[in-house]
Amino acid sequence: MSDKTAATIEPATPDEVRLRVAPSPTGDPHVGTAYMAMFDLAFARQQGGKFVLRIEDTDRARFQADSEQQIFDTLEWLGLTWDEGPDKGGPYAPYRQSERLDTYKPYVQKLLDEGKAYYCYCTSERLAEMREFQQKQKLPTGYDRMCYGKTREERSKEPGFSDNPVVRMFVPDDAPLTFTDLIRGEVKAPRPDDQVILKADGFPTYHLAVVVDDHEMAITHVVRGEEWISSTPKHILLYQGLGLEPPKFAHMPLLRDEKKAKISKRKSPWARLTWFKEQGYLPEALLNFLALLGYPPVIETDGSEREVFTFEEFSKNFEWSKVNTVGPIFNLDKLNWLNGHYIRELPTREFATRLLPFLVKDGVLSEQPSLPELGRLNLVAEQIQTRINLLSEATALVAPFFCKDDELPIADDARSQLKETAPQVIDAAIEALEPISGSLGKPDGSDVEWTHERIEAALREAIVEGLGIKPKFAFGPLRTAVSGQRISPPLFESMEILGKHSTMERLKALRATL
RNA sequence: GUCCCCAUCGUCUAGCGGCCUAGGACACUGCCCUUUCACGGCAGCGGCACGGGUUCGAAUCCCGUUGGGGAUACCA
Repeated sequence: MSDKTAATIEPATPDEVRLRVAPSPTGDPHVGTAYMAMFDLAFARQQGGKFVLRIEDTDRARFQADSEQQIFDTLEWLGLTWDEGPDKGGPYAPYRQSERLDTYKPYVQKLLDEGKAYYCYCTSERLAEMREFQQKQKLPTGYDRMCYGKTREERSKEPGFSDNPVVRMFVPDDAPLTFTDLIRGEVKAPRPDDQVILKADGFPTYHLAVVVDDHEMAITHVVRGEEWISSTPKHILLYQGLGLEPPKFAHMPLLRDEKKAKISKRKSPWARLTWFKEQGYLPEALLNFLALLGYPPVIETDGSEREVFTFEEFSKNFEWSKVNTVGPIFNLDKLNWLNGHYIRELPTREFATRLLPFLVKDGVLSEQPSLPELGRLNLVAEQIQTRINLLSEATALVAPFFCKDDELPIADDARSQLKETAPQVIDAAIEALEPISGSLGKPDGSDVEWTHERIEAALREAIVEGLGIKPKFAFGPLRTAVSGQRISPPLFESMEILGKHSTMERLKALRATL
């Protein structure tokens, strides 16, 4: 491909829809990248086309080596899998711009030869001064074409000369300033100035690289953020200058923070894709939430709306014209609710499995939990499934079940809420539970006495009815003793899971401190 | 400064000239359920930025104002 000359470049004639996401490896992957990728993929899948991942690493100053791997990991985590990319290869390899440097040369040469681009020797200092002057004079900013039509020799006699030229595109007076957007319809865009297309370091700028690569990779639909609207005329001009057919454009609204500004990694932690994984968000919940930002809910046949839907459903009915043009504010409340919703929908075993990495990280379980530990985790998981919105919230609720009885911490707020009847209540509980056998029963599971039903019945009889204490105060002290916390999973089920021995130990332990 | 994009409850949105005294979801408030916390159920709060047109009729179409955002780089 790199030996192709500009003269032989043919307009792409794709027989399938091809979309790409083209992030820059400049740090933690941005949530906007996932947002774009999701819409790309939805449309590509619907049309039976291809989804391509391309790495735009032409900015050598901001390049970060580990960023590319993070892009792979996070997109994969979200299930936004690509058909072609740097790691997978494909018919249009290579998929890193830094590896395509030779590709751009003939294109630049063609533009230069045809007078559609020219060398510019201006120093950045001169350009800065020029821009400042233009702003002060209330003029539109843009390159003043000082170098246009001059030879190196001629230009070198003027001030602000640099020996290391860049290449600028020449924007004719009749450059088209409108284009059709898949989402917005006819869009007007600003008149471009003579943009740099080849930098002094020999790397193309984004504007040249994106046009050349999208063409060479036969991209049919360019989906990108609204921030690119103002650059689109430059790109269209480049396509025209090169004699290429431009792709279709879809400019997505920008995700915004609570201050309505474009969401940035600097100001919002959740601009970082890895943050969601760390916090215990489910990828399916994040995807659903992202889809809801700027796209209507599913409309059922009876006309009602449904906001919870799968990526497949989203993809199946996707239409560009339905994408909202308003930049949505990224509001965590709804995502948290959605995440809780997805957690509750999970089969309990699956839920427990997803909990595992968080419990290991928080030191509740070891890297290699035993079979009994995993069995207990399943039982506990069932009890906490409606009680958390984030996987990371499980630790506090699960920890007491994997704690040695004599090491159970009693939280201050749990202890301080104990009433003066607490010793009496605990004594009664110990007495009522003692006769219930802690035996595991027969191998088939029958004849087990230590069940939450039996436990509840015995405790109610002894404390609520026997001592005439209201349930709220009757069970509070027991909860504190068993979990060490003011808030816990259901008490009787917790006792059942802990078993008789642990339950009794914990009751006695707290009683001893009163 | 210049140019471009956008404008329905606090937030995400439905609405594409009459079905709107504007519907849903999240959040918030209250009630019910209840051994705590949740889940679940019920109810409530809350919006068409403003001003002109067009029209028999405007949240919906047009213009202006205001407001917000973005672009103005040898960053993407």
